[in-house]
Amino acid sequence: MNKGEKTKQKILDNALVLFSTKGYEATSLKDIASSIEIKAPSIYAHFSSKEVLFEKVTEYVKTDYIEFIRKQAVDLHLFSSKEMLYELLVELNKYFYNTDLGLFIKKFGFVPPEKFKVLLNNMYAETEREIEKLLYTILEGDSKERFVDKQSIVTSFLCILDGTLFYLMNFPYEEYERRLNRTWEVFWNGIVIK
Amino acid sequence: MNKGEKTKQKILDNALVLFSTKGYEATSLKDIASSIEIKAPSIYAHFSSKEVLFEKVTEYVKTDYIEFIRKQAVDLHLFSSKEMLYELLVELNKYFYNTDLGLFIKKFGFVPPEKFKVLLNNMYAETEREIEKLLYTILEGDSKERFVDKQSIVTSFLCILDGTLFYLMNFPYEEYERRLNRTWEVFWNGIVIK
DNA sequence: GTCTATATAACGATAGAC
DNA sequence: GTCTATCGTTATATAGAC
Repeated sequence: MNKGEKTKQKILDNALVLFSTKGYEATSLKDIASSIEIKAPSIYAHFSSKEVLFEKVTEYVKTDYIEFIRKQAVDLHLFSSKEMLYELLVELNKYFYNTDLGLFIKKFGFVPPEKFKVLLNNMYAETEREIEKLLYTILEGDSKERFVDKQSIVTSFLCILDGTLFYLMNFPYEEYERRLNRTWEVFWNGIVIK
Repeated sequence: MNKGEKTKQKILDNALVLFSTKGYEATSLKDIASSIEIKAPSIYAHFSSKEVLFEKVTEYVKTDYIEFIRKQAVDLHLFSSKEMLYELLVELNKYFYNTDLGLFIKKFGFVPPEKFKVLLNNMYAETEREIEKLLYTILEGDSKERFVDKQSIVTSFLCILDGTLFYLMNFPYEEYERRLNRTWEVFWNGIVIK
């Protein structure tokens, strides 16, 4: 990676963080530029406008997130379906907690600015499909448990993922963990047929 | 209500809608003013700054939402606990779907701008407490069903409320309904002890 | 590829007439 | 209480030197 590409990547990284914390409108190109110690007009050597920059950040985030989900399919194959579902929920939450990219998805994926609504809804839909595929694999690999229909499991899993993410972002970690585990128990209890 | 108060209320109403759809930064005082056919500086006769205006809108929304939740306690007392929980979930979703105030909570309650984070988190916490009280009343009024512990029910109810709200805002109504019902079934199945 | 200088527009907010 | 005129600031974006 040469110097130009390095700068471009630094712009993407810092734009990601600033957009996520301050919001799109509240983040100026000067904010982004000064965070990597260049001047605002230099950004235009790499991106043709602020809008395009935001779109490129979105692409970057989507690629990374989908890659992460696919990686889970490999990492999780050793456990029982119960353990796998729980681990998947926790790992997804961790991804959102630990990475700047998670913060971006949390901020813009759920309540997108009007300007980028189509773009961001497409991103969400794609990641949802990836998680759905992964859930199907987990559920089909289990012959011990009897489950309610798969569609209900996928839908409610995605639903509690959104809910726990909200807890993760807005409560101290301990409170989040308590809430995650309570919600998980109701979910697991709700999807198995006894 | 005299003319001055009427204008003040119109500013609040229109600011609510514009903030919710465009976001705080992307909404200018001129946008708000021209939507009620006055000029931007006239707003300062009613509110001392844009920040204060946003805070007043937040207060207005909180008051209305909490009143709505309390009203549910009266409206819902005729059904079984299963019907009441389901109706409550649906009614809360409807509130968010049908009113401008719901859009505001959806936009700013879940991912607040840094500037108003404390204010909005307090609003969320207060509404959460109200829903919790209501859930306790519903669950304690039932002697037929056996439930898992109440805390788990409250937490997972709030969790799926957040999740279904996301579905409501980002999918066509029919898809939302399908997802709501699937999630509800897993939830109910998960909180009763068979 | 980064800089300085600048164009152009919009913002929040104030002053003062009516 | 609403207006016009305006201040001071900041934004995105461009031009052109190096």
